[in-house]
Order: sequence, then structure tokens, then C-alpha cells
Amino acid sequence: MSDNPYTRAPPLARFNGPSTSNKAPHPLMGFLSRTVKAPQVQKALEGDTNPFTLQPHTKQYHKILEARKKLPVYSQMTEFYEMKSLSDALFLFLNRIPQFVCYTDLPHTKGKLVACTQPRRVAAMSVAKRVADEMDGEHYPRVIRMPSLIVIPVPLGKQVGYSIRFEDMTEPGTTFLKYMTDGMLLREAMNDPDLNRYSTIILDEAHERTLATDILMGLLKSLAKRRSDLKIIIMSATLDAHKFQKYFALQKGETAPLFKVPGRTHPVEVFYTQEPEPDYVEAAIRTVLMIHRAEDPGDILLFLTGEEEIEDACRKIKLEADDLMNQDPDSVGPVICIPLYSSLPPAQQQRIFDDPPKGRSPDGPPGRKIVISTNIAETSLTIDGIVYVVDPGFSKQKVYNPRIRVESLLVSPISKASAQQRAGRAGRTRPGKCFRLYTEKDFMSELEEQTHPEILRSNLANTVLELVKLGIKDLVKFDYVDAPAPETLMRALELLNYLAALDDDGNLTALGGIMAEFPLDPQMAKMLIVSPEFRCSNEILTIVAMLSVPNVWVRPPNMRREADQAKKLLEVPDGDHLTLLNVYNHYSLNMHDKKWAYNNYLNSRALAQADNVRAQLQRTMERFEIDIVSTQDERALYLNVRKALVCGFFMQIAHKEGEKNAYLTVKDNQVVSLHPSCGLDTTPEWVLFNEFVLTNRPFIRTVTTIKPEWLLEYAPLYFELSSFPKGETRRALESIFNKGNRLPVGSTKGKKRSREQSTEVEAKRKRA
DNA sequence: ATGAGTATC
Repeated sequence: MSDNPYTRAPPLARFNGPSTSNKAPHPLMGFLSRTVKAPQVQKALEGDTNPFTLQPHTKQYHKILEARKKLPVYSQMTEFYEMKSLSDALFLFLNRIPQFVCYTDLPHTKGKLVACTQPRRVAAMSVAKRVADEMDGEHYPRVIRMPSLIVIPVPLGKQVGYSIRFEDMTEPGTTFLKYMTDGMLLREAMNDPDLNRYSTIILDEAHERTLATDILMGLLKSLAKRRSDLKIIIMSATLDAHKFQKYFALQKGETAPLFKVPGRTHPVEVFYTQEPEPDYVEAAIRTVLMIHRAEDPGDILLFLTGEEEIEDACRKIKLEADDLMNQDPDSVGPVICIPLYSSLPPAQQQRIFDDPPKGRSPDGPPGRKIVISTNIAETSLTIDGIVYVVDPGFSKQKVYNPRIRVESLLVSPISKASAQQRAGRAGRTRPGKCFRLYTEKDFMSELEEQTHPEILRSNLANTVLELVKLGIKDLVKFDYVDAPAPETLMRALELLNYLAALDDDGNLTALGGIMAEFPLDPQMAKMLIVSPEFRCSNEILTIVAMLSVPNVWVRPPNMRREADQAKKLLEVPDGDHLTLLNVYNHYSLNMHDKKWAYNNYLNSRALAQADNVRAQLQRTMERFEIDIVSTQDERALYLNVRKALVCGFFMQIAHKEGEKNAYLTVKDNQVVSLHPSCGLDTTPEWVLFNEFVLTNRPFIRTVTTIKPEWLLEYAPLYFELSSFPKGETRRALESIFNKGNRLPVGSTKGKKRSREQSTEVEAKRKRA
């Protein structure tokens, strides 16, 4: 938590104080919060003095202002301020207007802030930068660089700041417009449910329906009843603005005002196929080549679903396009094919902004750039110069199956809204064309209007814990924009209860309260919190950090054998969790050297991220006085780590069935195999897994061998044998249980142990 | 006998 900015004198004092040496009236003289009218704002915008910094407006400011005046939203200013002063609580908008809100809300005079949320970190950062320039805010004098961050923070205005994970670029008392990720605001709400530091909250890109935005909409709706002074603005780019408008109606028949700002794009002509295409990749390649041969100059953007598909298509298109050029050099120009997906290093991603290749001769056909992308190019990255879009109509989407508690990725048809968004990418610089590889009839009748909101497609264990921490008593009755399946909520509650984060009545326990403070899945938070009792919190901290970042193993297609050999050298036979620990420790021993990582086929960006996450988690541990301890003897240490893993992941155990590599998950009875990336050199009888992945077949990934008696000892409630389905697993556990009962008196038995853990946590909470 | 669409704390 940053310092509370409101203990300082409100900056308004400065406006009327002696610091304004000239006799000119203050630019905001006569402005009263929320009664401000457009002509007043217009005058302030045109004025010589920046009303927020009291510095003279710069030349650059006036230049930007002239450009802004041409935007549609500028001409609607009158309408905007009229409406804002007429209504009470809720506004819905279809474009970006946070600056205008500041002129009427005047948050700095009340010691408050206007918050504007974004689904993505990069957007929060870059929009803050742009708006800081538009408002002529003061800049910090230098670029702040953090060694292990992927994105380099931009110099930003003090009045306009941003807050994202790992970076709070705001200045208490000065910043009054704060851009932030939606997840960040949700975190803040956990410690300040009334969000008292904000006078207006703007949720941008609400149509994307991220998990955090959906939860925030529910919270803000009920918060509006408690805080009459709070203004809420929802910004949405698509049709479902009406859905939000209805959702936020405080009383029946009364709807929040809607304010539309037309976007500024060029027309895009849409074409459909006559017949459905049986093979969308083949059809996509054919269409791209057809465009290249027959259409006017202009770059092409093709949407495919994943890395492998994209790399494959890239090669094929390049080969065929080169062929075409060699056959007919007078009419077909050269191409470059650029793949684009999130796991590419930033330098590779930058290539999408390269210029298209030059024509082979001055008067010959010009070159063409072809970008082949996942749906990262649909929302997160915009490429100017695209004139042609090829849309096969598919993307990989997360689906959650609460019955077997598995999240997986499925190639699925996109929604109409998505298809429109994709088509729009062709019209950013001039009129364009979009080729849809499905029939118009299918578009009309088969595609859903909107992509299913994330809340309907996710495991909600984390979210439910956050909601309970926020004081939501009845999760089923919570006012969701779209309510998740009851079974999904039940699964989440069940997990949290077994982890002792919630008691049997669904109330938050002391342990649960601390778990919620960690930006981790509940299983990982639990094992981290109990790990000092196993004298390995230093190691569990590392493992949790490593599990929180993208895959650290690099396996280039042409160097697989070398990469696998390098991995072998780092593997610990007892399990992949220990291997991750080992990798991190070697990375540290080698002074976080990128070269070392590269030579050992490790992703240095992921390792740097793990470092960052580890430091953040360590700070949270210190806040709750969770000791960071270790064990000297390596054998004892590894044993302790495996026991601590069981305390968090006892619901993710598999038992070997038969002779082969076949495992059965405990209780859910799913037949699974060890993932080929698994580093165990044997197939032990009992294993704990981090992840269940469903690809061609069901796999368990990141696996460590455990002893069954630990299950009975550390998770006695879950392993209450009478509740078990009959079968080989139950028989095996029963025989362990009977053996265990004959142990000499004095060995720690399960129930006693868990009670010890909760008292320990209770004591920590009181001290914290 | 082989895999991660996109985000977030």
C-alpha cells in the first residue's frame, strides 16, 4: 500500500495562495465540481496557463490540442457536460473521455482521484503517457528503468499517473488521474471496499469482459448505493453497452445515460466464402496468396490460432509467394512474412512495425508485408498500414470443466463482435477489405453475438476467495453481470474449504485472509504460508515464483536434442518442482546471467520475471511475519519441500494404475499420463501434479513424487477414506492407513497437525 | 512420446 495521499493539504490551497505570482485569475476560477459547463472548459483548454500545474502551456500542448479538436468527442463536449451535470450516478460512454471528467469532477480539489481501468498493463501505461501529454502534465525528469522488467516504464506526468503490478507510478497528493489495470483496482478494493480515495471510477474496454472488470462492475453497482458521491463510468466499444446500461439501472425503468462517440475508421468491405471451408489453414494460405497476386498494394493480416499453426503457415506462404514472384516478376512483388504471438521476445514482436520490402525494380510491383497472428492483434497490438484482413473465424479459447476441475484451451469459433473487431483492423489507415473464410449464413446464424465473458469460462477459486475477502456473504446471490455456473462456484468453495481458507459455514478464516493477500492461486498461497513449519519457506517461495511465470524451458524445433540434454543436467529425479528450484538456484549462482540462461536453453525473460515475482511475494511474507527459513541438509530439505507441496496440492494427486505410464487422478478418477516434459526417471506409485492439461490426450504436468502417508497426515479431511470411491486407490490408501495406526504413540497425526497450523496462522494475524 | 489463445494480481 502506498501512503495515504489525503493527509496533505488539498492542492486547491495552492491555487489561491501566493504562489500564483501574476495577478491573472486562476484558470479554474468559478469551476464548481460537477456543475462545470463546456464553454468554461473550452476557455481553460485554450488558456495560457495549465490549470493543473499553473505553469504556462507548452508549444507542444497547443499542437496536440489542435489535433484533439478534430476528434469527434471534442465537438460533443457541450452534450457531455450537460449530461454529466444532470444525472446522479452512472454514465455509460462509448469512447475515451477521462480528461473531460477531470475538468468537471475536479478531483484534485477534494483530495481524491479519478481512476481509469484497463485490461492490460501496456494499455494502462501508454494511455497514461498519451493523456499526460494531452494535459501538458509535468514529467518526471528521467526514464525509470527496472533491471528485470520486460516493459520499460515511460516517463509520465505527475498529475496523470499509472499503477500496475510491480510499478506504482503515481505521486500521492499530486496525481489526480490514475490509469491502472482492472486487477489492480480489484486488489485495492480488498483493503478498501468503499474505494474512498476515488471520486470517479471509469472502467474502460468493458466489452472485453475480463474477470476483474466483471467483478468490479458488481462491486461498483452495490458501492453506488453506499457512496452517493461516487461517479461510475463504463466505457464500451460494442453493442453490449445496452446490456451494461440495463444492468446499472438503479430502479426499474430507469437507465443510466448513454453517450455515443463515433469512432474514426475507414470503411471495410467484407467478403464471405460461398461454401464452408473444410480446412481453414489451407484456405487461409490460399486466400493470402490470392490477395498478394490480385489485389492493390497494402499489407495483409491473417488470424490463426497458435504458435505452431502460425510458424507453419509463415513458411508455406513465404515459399509459395517466392515461387509466384519468380514465375511472374513483372506483376508479383516480394513479401515478408512476420509471425506474431505473445511468447515471442519483444524484439521479434517489433518486426510487425517494419516497412514492407521494396519492389525489385523502381517501376515493378511493390513489396508486401504479411503478418500472421493470434488474436493478440485483435485487441492488444495494432498495426498500421494493414489493408487486408483474412479471418478464418477461429481462436483458442479457455474453457473450464467444473466436473473434473480442468481449464483447457480449445480451438473454437469466434463471436460476431470478434469478427467485427478483426475486420476493423483493415481500416485503420485507409479503406480496406476483409475476407471471412466462412459463409454469410454461418456468420449470421452460427456465431454468438459476443465472446462468452471470462467469468463463465474460468476456474473461480481465486475470485471466490477475493470476493469473500471483500465481504461478499452470499456468492450465489452476488449481482453478477453474467452469473457463473453454480457448479463452478461450488467447486471453488469446496477447494477453499479443504484448504481451510473458509470454514464450514463459508466464512473467511484467518488463514484465508492471509491467503487472499498473495497474488497466487489458493493452493500455492496455502503451501507458502505453511512452509516455515517444514523449514523450507525459502525454497517454496522460489518454487511458487517459478510456477507463476511462463515456461522457462526453451526447445527450438531444430535443437530439440541439445535442449533436452541441457535440461537433463538440471533435473532432480524426485520431481519437477525440485528441478524448478534447482534451475532458479543455478540462475542465481550464475549472477542472473542471460548468456548462462541462453547456453542452457532457458528463457532468461521468464527467469527475470520469476525473480521479480519472488521479491514481491517475499515482501508480502514479511508483512505477515512469515519466516523465510531453510534446512541445511539437502536430502532433508527436499523431503520437507515435498511435504509442504502436499499441504497445498493434496487435491491434485495421481496414483499409478497397472504397469504402464497410466495414472488415475485421486477422487476424480481421470485417466492421465505423465507429460513428456516430466523429468522423473521412474514412474512412482504416488505423484502430485501442478497442472492437468488436455491436449491430444490428458496429461499431468510438473510432477513430483510423494509418499501416501503424507496425504493422510496433512490432509486428513480430504482423505477421509470412507468417502472414497471403491477401487485400487482406496485399497492402497487403506493399507497405508492401517500400517500408520500401528505406529508408536507420539507421531504427529493429521488432525492435530492441521490444528497446529491454524493456531500458528492465527497468532501471525494478530501480530500483523 | 510433446505443449501456452490473451490477460491480470
